[in-house]
Amino acid sequence: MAPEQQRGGATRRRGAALEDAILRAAAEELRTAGYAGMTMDRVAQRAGTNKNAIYRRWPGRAVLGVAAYRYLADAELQVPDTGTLRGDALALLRAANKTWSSPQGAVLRDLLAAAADDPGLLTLLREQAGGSSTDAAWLTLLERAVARGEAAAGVVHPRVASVPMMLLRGEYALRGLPEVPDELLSEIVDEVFLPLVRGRTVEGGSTP
Amino acid sequence: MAPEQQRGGATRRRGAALEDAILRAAAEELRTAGYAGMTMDRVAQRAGTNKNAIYRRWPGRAVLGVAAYRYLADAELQVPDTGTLRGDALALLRAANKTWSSPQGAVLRDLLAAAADDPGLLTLLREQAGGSSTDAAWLTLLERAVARGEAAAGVVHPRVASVPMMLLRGEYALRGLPEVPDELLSEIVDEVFLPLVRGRTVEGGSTP
DNA sequence: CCATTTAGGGTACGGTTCGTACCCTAAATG
DNA sequence: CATTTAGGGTACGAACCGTACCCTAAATGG
Repeated sequence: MAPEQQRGGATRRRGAALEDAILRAAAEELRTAGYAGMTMDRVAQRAGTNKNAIYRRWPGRAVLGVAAYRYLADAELQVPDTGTLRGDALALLRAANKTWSSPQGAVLRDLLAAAADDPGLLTLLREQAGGSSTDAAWLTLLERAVARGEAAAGVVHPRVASVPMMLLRGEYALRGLPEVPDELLSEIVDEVFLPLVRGRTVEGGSTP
Repeated sequence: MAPEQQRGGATRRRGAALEDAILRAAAEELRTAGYAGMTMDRVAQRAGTNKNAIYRRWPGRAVLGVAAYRYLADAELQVPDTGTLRGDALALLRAANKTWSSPQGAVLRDLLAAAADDPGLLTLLREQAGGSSTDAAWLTLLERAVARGEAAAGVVHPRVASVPMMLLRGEYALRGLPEVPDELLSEIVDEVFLPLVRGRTVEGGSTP
């Protein structure tokens, strides 16, 4: 199927071209066989090269996995705008849930598990897998709510912004992989997120 | 060091005695070498037996790891009673943080990572590693606060009760293993948990 | 008290996979 | 055109999991 498999002894690739081929092959393995199936030998074979070329660029399987994941997941996260804080929050949670429950999400979770012991790898994964862009989305969501007068200024706080995603992620970690039902998302919003915003409104946790 | 290593050809253990020796050996390996170092061969050797006896009882390494973890962590979680909701919450979070940041916590996180793909194993781990007792502790904590008049009845809700631990756990998952600073714990309590309780107080999230 | 069944112990093996080493040659470099 | 650099092919060592086989100690029961 993929023409990379047997690139009949044409020319010999070098540098960036080869690196690209390796990343592409690794990403394809991730997509079809998951992280567990992303063997170094298979990646080398699919890329039409050998492990030498791989180990010359990445120190090990896990790092290559993280690098290849970027090839797979370069989706741009766009902040929804439904007009209400509740609608925005729910939309953002649904988008996250969709990603996490997809095969791609399974790969991400496997990578996260593999990097559990390695802080360096963990930050690398977080940087490349758009962890910070998610936080930013929630913050702008809160800012909009403040601008509409739906919430007090004090709610625009990173810790508050991270709560819904943390709960969703925790649900995935605690349960198996299947998928989180939609009712749970609204429960997070209605039972936790909105009361939290409300509570911070009461006597203002505003920071100067 | 450990006398289990060479139990000079005395008698041959059977049944419960042998099972106990295996679990003890596995727990010791977990403690000294972590989950990654808990090799089946090493466990067998330390227990003074062979892999046959192990595989006759547990289907694989992961399940043995979970079973052995119980040997390591049979700490009884006691609910603190400081007189205020804030004090109780902080105490409970500190206890959890202490556990999670210990070597034992590292093992637990490794096991959790290893079981990320296996829902059955995950529930097994959750049941044995006192996941539910933690939830219960937070609920009683909330009930006490209600009894003292510190909060409205509606706050006694599983989802609310799980929030602080979820956030702490998320912090561990997101960052590396080092340890979570104490300021973060009070931030979770002051910026999220207490406002959340307050917010639910406002117009009652009481469920019929 | 002896014969039979059950379960441990010793050992070896097949199968994977990671990571490394060596040698040869195509491509870049001057 | 000579030299350096980096790819390609291949084989290998090491570690581990899980399984198979055979022998024997311990339980079991007539």
